[in-house]
Amino acid sequence: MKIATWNVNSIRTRKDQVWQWLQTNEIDILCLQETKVIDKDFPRSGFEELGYNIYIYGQKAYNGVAIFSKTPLDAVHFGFSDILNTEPSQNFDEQKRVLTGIINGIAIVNLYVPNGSSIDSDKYNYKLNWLNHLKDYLKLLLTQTEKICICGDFNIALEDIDIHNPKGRENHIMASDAERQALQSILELGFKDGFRKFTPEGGHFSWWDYRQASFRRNTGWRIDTHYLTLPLHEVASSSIIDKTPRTWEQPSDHTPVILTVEMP
DNA sequence: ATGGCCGTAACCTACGGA
Repeated sequence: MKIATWNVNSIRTRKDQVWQWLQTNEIDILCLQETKVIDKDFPRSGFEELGYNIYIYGQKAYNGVAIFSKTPLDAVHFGFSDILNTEPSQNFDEQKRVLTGIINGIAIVNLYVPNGSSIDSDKYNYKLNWLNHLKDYLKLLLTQTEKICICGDFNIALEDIDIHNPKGRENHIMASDAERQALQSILELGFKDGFRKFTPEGGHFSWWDYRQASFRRNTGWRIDTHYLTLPLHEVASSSIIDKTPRTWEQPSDHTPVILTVEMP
C-alpha cells in the first residue's frame, strides 16, 4: 500500500498537476494539505474518475486537508474534537488542519501543522499549543489502534541534516528547540520516521522557498514526512521524495513524499 | 536589508506562508 503526502498550496491551482501525478504513480492513499478551498468548491470530479473516494475538510482561503483513497475508508474523523472530547484551552478546529481516516485497522492521520510565522509571534505559541493538543489526540488514538501513520506538512525540521544550512536555526521558525522538542515528545509516544528508515543521510528535502531560486540551488528543508508506530514501521518497504512535480511549471513549493508499506 | 515569490481575497494592496 502506497501512502503519499503532498502540500499542494491550493488544490484549485494545482488540480491538473495532482491529477497528472496520480496518473503516473500508483497511489492508494493521498493526503493533501493547504487545499485552501471550502468543501463545496473542492474539485472532486477528475479525481473521482480516477477511482478515488474523496474526503475533505476545508475552509476559505487558508489551511484545509483532504484524503483520497482508492478503497473507501472505514471511518473518518474531522478535526481534533471529532474524537477528542477534552476541552482544549482554545478551539483548535477553527483552522482545518486534521483529518483522520481508518482503513484495515490502520489510522491515517493527515496533518497540516501550523507554520508559526516567527519565534517571537503569537502564532509561534499557537503552534506549540497545537502540537501539545495533537499529542493528547494521538494518545487517545493509540488506545484504539496500535497501527498509526501520521503524515503531512509538519513545518518542523527535526534534525540539522533536514536543513540545507542549519546555521542560525535556533532562532528560525521550523527549527527552534521548542518546536523540535514538542515534536520529539509526540514521537516518544512510539513513532518513527518512515523516510529515515531507508535514507539516513542529509541533503534530502521536501520544500523549497519560491524565492532565491531555492529549488535550482537545492536550498531546501525536509518538513513533510510519515511517522509510523512500530508495527507499521516494521513493514515499511520504501519511502521516497518525488522531486518531479517541483520541476513543473507553476508548482507547489512542496513536493510529494511516498511511503510503501507491505500489508499482510 | 525583516525583502525576495506565490495564492487568496478583493481590490490595485494585505495577509499568510516557511
